[in-house]
Amino acid sequence: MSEVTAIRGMSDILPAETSRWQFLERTVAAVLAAYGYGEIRLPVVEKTALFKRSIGEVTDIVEKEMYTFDDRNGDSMTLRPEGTAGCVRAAIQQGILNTPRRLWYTGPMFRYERPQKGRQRQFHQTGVEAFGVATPDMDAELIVLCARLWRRLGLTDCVELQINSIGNAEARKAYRYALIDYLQAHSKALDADSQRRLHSNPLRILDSKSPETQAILDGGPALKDFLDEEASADFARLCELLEAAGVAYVVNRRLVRGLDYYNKTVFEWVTDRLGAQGTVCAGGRYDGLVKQLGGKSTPAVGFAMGMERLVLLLAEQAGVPEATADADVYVVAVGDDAELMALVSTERVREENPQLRIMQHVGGGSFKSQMKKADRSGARVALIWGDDEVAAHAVTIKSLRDGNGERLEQNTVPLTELDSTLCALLAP
RNA sequence: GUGGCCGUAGCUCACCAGGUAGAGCACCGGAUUGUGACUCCGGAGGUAGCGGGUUCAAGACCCGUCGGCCACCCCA
Repeated sequence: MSEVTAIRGMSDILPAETSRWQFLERTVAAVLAAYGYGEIRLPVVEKTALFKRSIGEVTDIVEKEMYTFDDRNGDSMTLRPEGTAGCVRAAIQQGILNTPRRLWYTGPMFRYERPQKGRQRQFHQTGVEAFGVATPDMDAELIVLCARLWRRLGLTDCVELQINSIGNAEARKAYRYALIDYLQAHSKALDADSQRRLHSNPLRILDSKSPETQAILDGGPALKDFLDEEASADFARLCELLEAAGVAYVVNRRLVRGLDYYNKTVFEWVTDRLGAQGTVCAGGRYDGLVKQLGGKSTPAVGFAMGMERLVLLLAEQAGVPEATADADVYVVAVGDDAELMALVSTERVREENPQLRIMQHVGGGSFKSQMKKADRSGARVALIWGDDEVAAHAVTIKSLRDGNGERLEQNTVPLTELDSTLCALLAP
């Protein structure tokens, strides 16, 4: 087969699935609006330097997962692997950080990874960022907002909130040394990946899946003992606020982030129903990033959710979805004159009843075959046009459903009564 | 980047000691001339992901490659 196929890890989303996506997107937008967040729309491509400077040069994302290329001018461009960097860049460039600012965005992100369940090369994230507030009540707002969203989506029972504080840069630096010191003494017992990370990104060893490695960590230094007073106090306050708001959480002292810009609060909503890719939503504070990208020092917190993963969860929750009707009304027309009259009249009906989904059979065919399509469409009513109707200036209206089993009648009514008859039939 | 499983009609899958493919669903047509759902009858649709090798003969065996799924890794 020499047919052209989609790029690996970049999938098509068909109409059968898009209704679920639309439900998710609508709900997300409604909840965010309820908290006063404004939508920002951002480019999919940014200068490569933006991601290197924000995410971190030695992270896996930057080292081996970015779609990077030179444009025709020879400048290095990158398909965004995440949204925060671009959002911060835009906020600085557009000068909108003079006051606390709540923003959200949604769209495709790109990471060159091996595809698996819940992980694709082009995937979709919705991100939420709050700028200009340094206190943990803002962290709490974001988490409470998430909790509301899960309720609205019916996902509360499938997700668990994990939180942690990773402190400021100095604390992490001190801890990193202590951790390396400790782990080097046990390096032979560590799994291969952790040995590698010992030198590249030692904090990532904390969330290693290897039980042996986790056992070794039990005897080592704890990040929480390195936090300064402010970070500890903020974390305690966050816990207090979450409890007051009735949001259940688990403190996971080994929760860390893969991107370098995070500090203090980090959190993750995880599920056990999606296999290995269980993180459905994650984020944290990044107080240093705005300044690092050239703006005025501005505290910030944010998170992003993986839309594919949420759609998968929704699909699990709903089970097998009932086939929904494609249309409310199906228009059958046989013969050139009938086709013409049907087209014109149907347009008029659409004009009067914009909420109705009206599908017109296109492409000819016998009454029988058109009626078959009308049935398959799930429409409740068929409008039928043929030579007889054209001659009589009338239309036949037939009920296809709602009959409690008994055979439903059909009526031929004058064109002038089309609307009223239709409305009566479709009234709830 | 590593590993395991897999790749046959639109979809879900089957068959055969290796001898040039079947089912269900879907699709199209018919069962009295303008009418669907159930039923019956008929039809169309596949050079078995692609390339190479072994063989008289391969979709079936071997190698490579591409793709899918899952896991490692990574992360939303």
